[in-house]
Amino acid sequence: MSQSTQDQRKYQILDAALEVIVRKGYEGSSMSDIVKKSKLSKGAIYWYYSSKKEVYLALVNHWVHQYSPTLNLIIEDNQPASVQLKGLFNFFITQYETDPTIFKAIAVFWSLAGRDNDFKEKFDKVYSEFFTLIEKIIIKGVESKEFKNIDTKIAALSIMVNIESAIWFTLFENYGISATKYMETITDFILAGLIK
Amino acid sequence: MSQSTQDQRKYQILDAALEVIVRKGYEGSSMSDIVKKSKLSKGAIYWYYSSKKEVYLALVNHWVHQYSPTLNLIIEDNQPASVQLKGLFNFFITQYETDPTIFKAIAVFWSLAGRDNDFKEKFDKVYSEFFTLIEKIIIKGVESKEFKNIDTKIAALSIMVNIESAIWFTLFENYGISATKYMETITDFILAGLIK
DNA sequence: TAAAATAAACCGACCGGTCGGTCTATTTTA
DNA sequence: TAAAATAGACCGACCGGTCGGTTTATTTTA
Repeated sequence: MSQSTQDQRKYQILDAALEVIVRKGYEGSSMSDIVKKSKLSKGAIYWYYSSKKEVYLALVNHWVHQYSPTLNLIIEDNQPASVQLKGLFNFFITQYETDPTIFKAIAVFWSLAGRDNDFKEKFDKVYSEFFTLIEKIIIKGVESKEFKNIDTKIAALSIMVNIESAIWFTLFENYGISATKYMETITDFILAGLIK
Repeated sequence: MSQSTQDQRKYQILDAALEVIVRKGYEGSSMSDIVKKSKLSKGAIYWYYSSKKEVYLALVNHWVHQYSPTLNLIIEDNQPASVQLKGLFNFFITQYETDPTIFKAIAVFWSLAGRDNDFKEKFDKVYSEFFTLIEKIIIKGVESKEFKNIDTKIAALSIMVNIESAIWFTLFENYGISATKYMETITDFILAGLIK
């Protein structure tokens, strides 16, 4: 079997795993659930992954790899820091509108990271990269005098938190606020606080 | 057995349940875990609660009841809205410093609410009350001309999100930012954006 | 001593993971 | 080049063990 066909099988498994973990949680979901969703057999899944945990750990990478090209594009184009930040927010707003599933999954992995070290380490890596990316943009903005002379770490974390807050809307759509409008307003608010 | 002794037994069970759910998650934890931690028997726990789910649902109320007196105190004293908001933030910063366990539990319930309707409803109620409380403060601030004429719902949600962001620090203490310093800075930042 | 509370033995359902075996495609043999 | 051998991909029945919940027996309380 060719490499790409193998990859496709893996995607088939991971796509199923994503749906399953969102609907049933980590311990609450079984390999049989993934088997059913993926339309493969138990044997097939254990052929590609050695354990339930390995499937879900791979799922974290899976979605990070889906994001990183776009994120890198945002940094690499040579626009003002504020435009880049806005691009970042827009990307996640669009992502949320297209398919909020991943945000739901993040909530699951989140609570998982709190009690399982393997997941914590994986998450740590993913978020520290994301954090560094945001901080880079901010440092650039400060150096070019576009931004005020703020604490870049705190600003970066704050932006990360507010992006992640889209998770809220996967649960509560009913506070009379639309997710998109909220995110847009928050973006402007944060930028207003940053820009000189 | 007297009412208060019964209550104490319930607390004993819920305190154990809190520790257990944080360490093992919802489906990942068993009644036997709670039995062990609480130093009671299975029979005793099923005497007070009819199911595992009911124990954990009660746990949500348990912690809300611990918070609400303080929160009500904050609103009832007749201080400027900005002082009240600051009091709110301080309360949660102190809470986090004293014992971040509850923030970890919130992450678990969070992901649970995404897939279980009973937990979603419970959470919905809790958060909409909290949300209303914050919005009330903001409306007051707007009416007294202390705050700018902003969208009170968006502002309230934003404050709620930023309070909850303390959850981050239960996972990642290592971005070179102290939780307290971060929360204090964010408070000032938000207030600066609100105040005229 | 009746009712309330606790303890512990127990049950059927289900779980993660294993394993013997099948099917198909490619490679080796004669 | 036809037959035999090998290897990779895949299947699903099955196993040991755990789980949530029930039942039954015992102790404590009032």
